Amino acid sequence: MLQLAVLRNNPQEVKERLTIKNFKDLTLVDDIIALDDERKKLNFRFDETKAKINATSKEIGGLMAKGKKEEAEAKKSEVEGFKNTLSPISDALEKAEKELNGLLVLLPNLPSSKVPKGKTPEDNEVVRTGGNKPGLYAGAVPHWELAKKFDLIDFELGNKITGSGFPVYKGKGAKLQRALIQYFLDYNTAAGYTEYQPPLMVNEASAYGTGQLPDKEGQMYHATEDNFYLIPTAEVPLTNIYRDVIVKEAELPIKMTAYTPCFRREAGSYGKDVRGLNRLHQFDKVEVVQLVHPANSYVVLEEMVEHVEKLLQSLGLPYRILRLCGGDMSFTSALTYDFEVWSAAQERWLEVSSVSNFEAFQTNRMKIRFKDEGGKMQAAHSLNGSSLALPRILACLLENNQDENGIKLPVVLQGYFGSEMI
RNA sequence: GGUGAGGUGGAUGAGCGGCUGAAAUCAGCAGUUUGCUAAACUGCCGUACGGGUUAAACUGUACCGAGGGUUCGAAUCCCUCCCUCACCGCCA
Repeated sequence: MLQLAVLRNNPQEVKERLTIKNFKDLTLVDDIIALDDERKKLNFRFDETKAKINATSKEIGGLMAKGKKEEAEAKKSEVEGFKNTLSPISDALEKAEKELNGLLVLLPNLPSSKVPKGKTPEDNEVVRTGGNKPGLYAGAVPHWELAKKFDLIDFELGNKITGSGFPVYKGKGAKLQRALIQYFLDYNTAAGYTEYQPPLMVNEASAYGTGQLPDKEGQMYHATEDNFYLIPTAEVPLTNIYRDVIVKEAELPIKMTAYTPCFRREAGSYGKDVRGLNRLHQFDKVEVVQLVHPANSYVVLEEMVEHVEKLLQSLGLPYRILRLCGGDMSFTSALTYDFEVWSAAQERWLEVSSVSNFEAFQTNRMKIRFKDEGGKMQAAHSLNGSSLALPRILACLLENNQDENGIKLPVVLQGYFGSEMI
C-alpha cells in the first residue's frame, strides 16, 4: 500500500510512474486525494463534537457530586443534542475511511527509476547471462522422461492421491530434493540469514499483510472451515513475523530464510508449459527475506541478486538475469530481477527465482517500522527472493547433466546427496 | 472437544463507571554528582489521525485482545468472537 503522503506530495509524479507500470486508472490518484480531504474535514468535525461531549460529561460528573441534579439533567440533554449531530458525522467518517482504504489498496507500488518501460515479457531487459548451454548427447530426453527412467518422480501417483500438479518424489528423487533444500539453507545461513520454520497456513491478516489479499484471493488454497490460507510462498509467514512490530534501527537489516512447500492454485495454462515439473500446485522453495533501512534497500537488492547468482553458478547451470519491465512486474514490487535457467532438453528458459525490492509498500501496510536517529517513525523496506524454487532447478539439473552413464550431480550437492551420479 | 482463569504501555503489574492515556517497578534515553569494569540522584520515556508553529511549544480525538451494546460518561458493566494459561478428554 502506498503512503498517502507520497500521493499528496507529488500526484503528478505518481501518475507518471504508475503509467510505466502500465496502470491505466490514473484518476484514482485524484479520487484518493479528494477523498482524503473529505476524510480530514469529517475527522475534524468529529473530534470537535466529541470534545464537547467529553467536556460536558465531565461537568455532569462534578454536578452530580455536588448534588445539583437539575443542572446535571440540563447538561444531559445538551449532550443528547451533541450526540445527534455526531452520529451522521461519525457514519460519514467511517464510510470515507473505508472507501479511502478500499481505493488505496487498488494502487500498485510505484516502479523505481531503473524499471524499463514495456508491457510484455519481451520487453524485459537481460542484465547478464552466465554459464554455458550444454550440448546434449543424442539420446537426451526431457526431465519428465528422466524422472520415469530413473524412478525419481511419479506424476501419475500424485494424480491419484491428490490431483495434477502434486507429484510424488521417490527414492533418489526424494533424496535429491532433500539435498537441494539442505544445501540452499546452509548457503543462506552462511550468508547471515536466520533460518525459520514457519507455519504453512496463515490467517487472513497475514495474507492481507503481504498483499496476497485482496488481490489474489483465487490463487491461494483456502481452508474455509478455519479461514486459513495455504501459503503460496514462505515470504508470507516470514515477512509477517514482523507485522505490527517497531524494531530498533540498530536491528536492521533483518535477514531471514526458510524452506517451505508452496501451494498455488494457479488457474492457468495447459500443454507444454505445465508438463512435468514446469508448473505445479505444490512445490518446494527456499526463500530469503530482508527488512532493511530505506537508505540501503537498493544496495541490498543488488547483494541479494549476487547471492542468488552465485548459488546458480555453484550448481553449474546456465542462467540469465532479467530486469522486469513495468508491465511484467508484480503489483507490490518496485524493482524485480528474475532468474531463468536453461532447460537444455526443452530448449527453453525457466524462471527459478524472482528477487524484488518492495520499498515501503508491504511494510507500510504491515506497520513494520523503526525510529530513526531524529526520533521519527519510518517504515522499513522489505525485499525478498527465492533461493531457489526446486522443481525447475531439478528439471534443469536432470536434463543438462544427462549422458550415456546417467546424470552427474554438481560437486556442491554430492556431499548432501551421498554420491556423484544418479 | 469440556470446565475454569485470564488478555492493560518494551517487560513485570495496579486499576471504586467520572480525578486514569492509564499507579508502581524494571529495562531504555538524557543529565548531575562521586569517580572509574559501577553506584546514587533528577528529568524524559506508547501509537495513529487532526489543529497549531518557519520549526518547536501547545492542543483535540481515538486506541487498555477484536467487534457490538448499556450509560450524560467505560480499561472498569453486558453480549459475541479470537487468543493465552490450568485441569480433563482425545492424539502424533
